[in-house]
Amino acid sequence: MPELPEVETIMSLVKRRLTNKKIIKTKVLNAKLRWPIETRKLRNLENETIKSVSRRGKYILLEFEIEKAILIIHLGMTGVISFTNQEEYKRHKHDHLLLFFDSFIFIFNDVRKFGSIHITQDLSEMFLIKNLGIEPLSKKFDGKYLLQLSKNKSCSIKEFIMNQKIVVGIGNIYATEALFLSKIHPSMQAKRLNLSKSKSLVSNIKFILQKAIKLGGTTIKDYVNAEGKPGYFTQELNIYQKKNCPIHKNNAVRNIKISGRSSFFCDICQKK
DNA sequence: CTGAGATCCTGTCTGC
DNA sequence: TGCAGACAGGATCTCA
Repeated sequence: MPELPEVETIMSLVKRRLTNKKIIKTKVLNAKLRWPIETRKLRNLENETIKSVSRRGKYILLEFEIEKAILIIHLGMTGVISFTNQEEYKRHKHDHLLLFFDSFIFIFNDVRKFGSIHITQDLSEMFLIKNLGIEPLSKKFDGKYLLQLSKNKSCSIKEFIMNQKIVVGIGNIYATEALFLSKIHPSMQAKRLNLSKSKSLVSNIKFILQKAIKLGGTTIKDYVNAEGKPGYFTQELNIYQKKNCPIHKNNAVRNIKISGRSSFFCDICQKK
């Protein structure tokens, strides 16, 4: 479900709730996620205080006051974080993890189990984190950077910008939208980028992500943030799941599969 | 090394 | 209504 703007939105809410809070108790209801939850490591975090909450790519990071303890949360496609009062908690199907705090409970729910929870001591060596590419909203992410890495890449430009080792946080929706704004065909080979296209793509990615963060992300089906609220970037979508191109209003939006993912584009606007 | 395709899992929607 | 099949904001793994 969640790409960078959704994870950023959720992270901000989690940060507000959990910073400087002490975990009283942990409870794993179902350890079977994309990777199994390491229940024993998790238990070591009981009676420990969360020092800071941040985001790296699509991962939410909770750092603790104790030396080098970091809880990593990935939401996969359908991960949802929510909070409830202790008395009001009613177990829902697919609740996997509960963190008990003084006056509330943190709940991690994930229908499809593509999400995961990890506890690590060394973030820079953690296998899911260490090979991640740069943040798209950082200064380092510019036209030159993207062009440089795209040389010799015969995969499609869409797969390229969704590759978390190149740049993090971009998933199917925002890749689709950014390519539309940049007038680039999603199945164009990455190596066919030139500097002006690369600059345009980078600036559109930044523009879309920033705007989507302001609007709390995009809700297609069931995304809600940690307060149960949807995202409002949905109404800003130009091409994702649309019938017709917003510019060439009589032209039907094409939908092709690129590495198994729906890829929407206008064949007049977007050329290889 | 690359790239294509399968795979993890559940729920919902479409078409026969 | 029933049921098969497609599809969904992700990402890794296997195999050629």
